[in-house]
Formats: sequence, C-alpha cells, structure tokens
Amino acid sequence: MDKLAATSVFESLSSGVRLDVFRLLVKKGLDGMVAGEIAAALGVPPTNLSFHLKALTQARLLTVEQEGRYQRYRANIALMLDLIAYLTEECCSDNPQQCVDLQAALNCSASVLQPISTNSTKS
Amino acid sequence: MDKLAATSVFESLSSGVRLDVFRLLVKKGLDGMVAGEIAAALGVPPTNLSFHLKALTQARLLTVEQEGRYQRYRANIALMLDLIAYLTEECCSDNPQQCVDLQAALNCSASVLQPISTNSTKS
DNA sequence: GCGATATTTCAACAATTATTGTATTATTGT
DNA sequence: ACAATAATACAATAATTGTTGAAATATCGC
Repeated sequence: MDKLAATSVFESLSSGVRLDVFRLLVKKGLDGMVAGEIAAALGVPPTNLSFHLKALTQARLLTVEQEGRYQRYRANIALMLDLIAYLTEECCSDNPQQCVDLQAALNCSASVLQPISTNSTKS
Repeated sequence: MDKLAATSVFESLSSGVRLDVFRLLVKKGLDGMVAGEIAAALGVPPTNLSFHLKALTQARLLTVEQEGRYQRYRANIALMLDLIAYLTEECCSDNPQQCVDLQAALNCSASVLQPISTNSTKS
C-alpha cells in the first residue's frame, strides 16, 4: 500500500453514492450483485452508477466478474484492513508502548481476514 | 457513526497532504505536534496547512488543544476503527457464516483501542 | 505596551469531480 | 440475423475542492 493507493481508496469512499454501493456489497458478501441490481436497489441512474462503479473498481475496492452480459461486483473487504495497517504502521514510534495493544489488534484483524480476500477476479 | 460522518472522514483522508498529516500524527501518538511543526515537517505553507487541519478536525480525525499561542494536534485513531465497524456492520448478512471471523476481528480491535481515544479535547 | 511569532480567515483563481442525456458496445433469446 | 437488454463511454455543464498571498487575531518575551 502506497500513498496514492491509500488516497484513491479514501477518495472512493468520500462520495455518498459510492459509500452506499460499497456497504451494500459488503452486506452481500461473496454473492455480490450485478450492476443493474445495484442501480435498482439504490435508485441511482445507470449512467451515473457506472461512473461510480468504475471509480470504486479502479481503487480496487470492488472486483468485477463478467457473467454473460452482466457485470457482477463484489466488495474487497481485505483492502480496508490493508489500509488501516498502512495508516498505523508507524503508530507511536516515538513511544512504542503507547500502542502495542493497537498493533496486536491490527495483526489480529489482518490475519483473520485473509480468507475474505480470495473472492477476487476469477474471470 | 452515520453516513455523513463516514464520508467526512473518507473525504478528509483523500488528500495527499491530509493523509501525510494524519499519518505523521499517528506516528507521534499522544505527544501530537503543534501546527508550525507539522508545516515544517511536511513543507506545506502555513496557510494551506491550516486549511487542511481544519478539514481534518471538522471530520474529528484530529483533536486540537490550545497551548498558549500554539495549537497542538493529535490523531484520533479510534475513529478509524469506528469507521471500519460502520462499513462492516451488516457484513455478509445474507450468509452470516461467511464472515463471523471478520466480526470477531473487528470487535477485538475496537475494544483494545479504547485507551488511545481518551486523549481528546482537554482544553 | 510593543514588536515578534503562531495561526487562522478571507478572497481570488485554478483544478478537479459529479451529474445528466445521448450514443456505443456486447450479449441474449428467438 | 435481429430485436431487446445490460452496461459503459463520451461530451457538456454544474458544483465542489485546492492553493496561494495578504490581512486579521491572539499570545509571548521584553
């Protein structure tokens, strides 16, 4: 995770529409949803949704898998944890004992989450 | 955590400057830094930094404490974990067993992190 | 009190991002 | 092959955000 990747992720989730999309797909888990279902569920015009889906996908927050004429999107939950790790990787490096507990907690999250990330581009 | 609070946090970290500021302050932990130190460390003009500090503070990612003519800023790390909880609160609700592990991991992080959050506005 | 310093506010301009409608590409079912 | 459908690309416009310098506010040391 570099700085550009991190700002891309944050920028992606700074829009209400995109946040709704991501949370909806988190809710759907491995099943994901196709673009039309997402548009219907959120009441967003297809053109505009496509714009936002593209942004989310470019930031790697969503994966896409083609199913005939449908595009199935899924949330990349693991990326969120990578991001937290990036944010906190030098946490309290001046006074390490201030947050040994934090580091432990984050390691805990990261390791447990690996299985969730394996639902990516099967194409 | 509501939707507006969440998008505010993401919007705050979508700028390279603001991300640098936040990460720097995470690194400094409870010590924090005063505005001038941050400006010097990052090479950002004071005027511009003030703009970004305001944005970060309004999103509650930073706390401010006045010290004479200095303003000391500190990172609110716990807010990040609140955010993750918000993003994943209905995670895989269609197939709950897909991510019981994720829920456990997040609860783990959240509880451990509480101590870090208590360094807020002492004013 | 007065000059120096820390920080913020303001105004102007530059740059980026969001939205909408129309047109295009690709796939399905017959 | 053809009509219908799913989704994206494009172009135009509206709206928001970022940056800079100059001015204002407040505190410190003398």
